[in-house]
Amino acid sequence: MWERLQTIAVMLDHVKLLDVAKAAGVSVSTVSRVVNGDENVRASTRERVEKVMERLRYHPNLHARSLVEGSSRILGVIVSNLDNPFFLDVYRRLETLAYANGFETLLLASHYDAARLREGIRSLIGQRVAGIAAIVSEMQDDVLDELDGTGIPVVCYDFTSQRGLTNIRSNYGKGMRQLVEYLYSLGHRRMALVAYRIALGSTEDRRRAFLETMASHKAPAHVFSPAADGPQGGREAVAELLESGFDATAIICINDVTAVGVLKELAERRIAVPRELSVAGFDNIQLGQYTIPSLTTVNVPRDRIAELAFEALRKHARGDTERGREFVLEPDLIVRGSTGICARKG
Amino acid sequence: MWERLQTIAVMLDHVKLLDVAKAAGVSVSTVSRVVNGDENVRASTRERVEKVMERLRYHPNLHARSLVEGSSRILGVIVSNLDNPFFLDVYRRLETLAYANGFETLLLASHYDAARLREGIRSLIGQRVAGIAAIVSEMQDDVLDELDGTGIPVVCYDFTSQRGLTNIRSNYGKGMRQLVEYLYSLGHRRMALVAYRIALGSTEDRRRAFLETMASHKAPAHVFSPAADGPQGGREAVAELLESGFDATAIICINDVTAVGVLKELAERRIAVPRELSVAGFDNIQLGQYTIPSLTTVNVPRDRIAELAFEALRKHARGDTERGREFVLEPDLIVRGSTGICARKG
DNA sequence: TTGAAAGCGCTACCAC
DNA sequence: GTGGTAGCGCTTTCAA
Repeated sequence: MWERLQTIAVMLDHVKLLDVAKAAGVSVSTVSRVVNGDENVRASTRERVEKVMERLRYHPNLHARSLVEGSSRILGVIVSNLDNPFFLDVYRRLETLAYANGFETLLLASHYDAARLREGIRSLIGQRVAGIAAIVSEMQDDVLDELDGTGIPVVCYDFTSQRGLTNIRSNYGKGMRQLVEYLYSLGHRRMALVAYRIALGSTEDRRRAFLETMASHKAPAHVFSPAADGPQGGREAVAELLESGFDATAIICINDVTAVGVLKELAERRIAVPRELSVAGFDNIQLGQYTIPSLTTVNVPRDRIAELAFEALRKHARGDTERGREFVLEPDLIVRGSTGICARKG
Repeated sequence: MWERLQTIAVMLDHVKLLDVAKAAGVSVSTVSRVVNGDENVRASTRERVEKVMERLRYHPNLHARSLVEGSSRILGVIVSNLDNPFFLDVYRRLETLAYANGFETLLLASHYDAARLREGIRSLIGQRVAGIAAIVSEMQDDVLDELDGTGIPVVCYDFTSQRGLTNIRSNYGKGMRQLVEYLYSLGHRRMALVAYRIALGSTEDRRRAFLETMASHKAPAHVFSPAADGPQGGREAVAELLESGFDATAIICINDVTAVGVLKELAERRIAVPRELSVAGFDNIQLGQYTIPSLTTVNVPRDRIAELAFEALRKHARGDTERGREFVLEPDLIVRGSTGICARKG
């Protein structure tokens, strides 16, 4: 009867170390040793305890463990937007690296919202994560203030702050210049840039480089800013472009997902790419190999970003305090089928 | 001097309730009340405490809190594969719902690996999550054994077990039949199915329905199983198909991402879709609207899956124990431009 | 090789 | 309104 009640209690309330200890006739210390693979346990004892753990379906309470140990083996990753394969790719690589090194990963999406970003950071601090990788476009200095005295290693992407954090960034300007110069060399003189309406630090670089490079050639340039982002934005931008009377011979998209929409809209309007109009993207997402035609783009090395981020976090955690380092990644041009020689004259 | 040491200690070791209490000249109880928005605190006290919390950059230790409360406001979501937009879409919707209801979300990817799935489940149990949504193709009954006496609400996708868990599944067979019948009605008689080599429960349904429906029409059918999945698998399958001599007039892909590769390979080989060959996918991912031509597919209502999952978890958590319910979602055919009347005879 | 006991930081109950 | 204090389940000395 009593035993039965005990069983029920166990069923409801989670088995704990003490329950296992009692059932195995040892102390909690011993069970703890078994759980953590401590050598100093007699083989027979270990075996008995393991049996009981299995029978009782014991699962260590990770909160209790983390509370004692002061931190958890979890890496917090916070990204802006999971719709964009860019962020997803960085995360996936980070997850793989973390897993291979015995860490779990906690993914948060800020949805480009600074308030949610701050909330996310707070939560990660509250969970005493082993490190935070903030791969977001909307970082602000005051959000990082939160992290100040916490001792939690942090690495940012594309955000240079005063406080000397490790930062990884891509030389977007250079990538954009390469792309524009390449198109220029193909004879293109009038180009359009399609950029999502909401300005983010990282897209600003690209926009500026686009305009500057075009200006340096005294070539007419126009920026279209659809209200939507992603492929839908690309579609809208094409409509806008065609109505605008700006007779572009090449369209550069702020990212590849936008280019997908541009290609689609052009196909529907029976405008041949690249014969009548060249199209290029930015990021080099995998999908760019499968668009029709395949997409000329600028490669942003997302695996490398993840690897650098992970390494930086590990070093910080070990106390190899080389704070304030900045890693600059050089993008490179990927020429595929969506761009070609300009068929039209000046 | 001593104060300075204390400051340093605080900087390193994380500020806790007691630190705030001391600095504000109150007890931990009061600080706790402030943190948790308890009404019974004098306004002036509250303000003073809040000031100190801010100054000291206090962040509650969530592990300690969860330890006391017995569980965390975190929903564990475990999916097979983040490469596949299907899973990502379900997760995204789940995350949105969770967030709107004051939950955080913990995402785990099993990578189609049963061992990793089990590990993931263990970790979620260890973290005493408020619920688990297992949206995986590789679930096994013994993995769920782990969850047995834990009292953690669980919901599965596409996995009917003996133990009477809530399960959500899509009537894939019906969707596939609809698709095949539709193509048949267009005059197609010889069809190919492209399915990733590794059989999963959910793809098995589709394969079977494809073969059965074709058989019922006494129509020649062939299944191609590339070694790769995703778009690359689609490309490989087309090559295999063309070499095989099986003269299909329509290709059905096990999912939309595969179809993307099929469309690409056909475009490169100058085979017109749908004039020469019809192509269809399965899932209705967003990208299907942007392929060229846009993709005929079967809609699997991923938002609905997420919503049902979330609701089920909430009900379980509240003890509205309607265990063992199974929700069956009906897919529907989405006809777009990649399929058309069969131009070839017999 | 094993056990006892002191916390980890927090919540919640009970006093005042 | 506020403070004291007993745990939550675990790790980790220190003794035995």
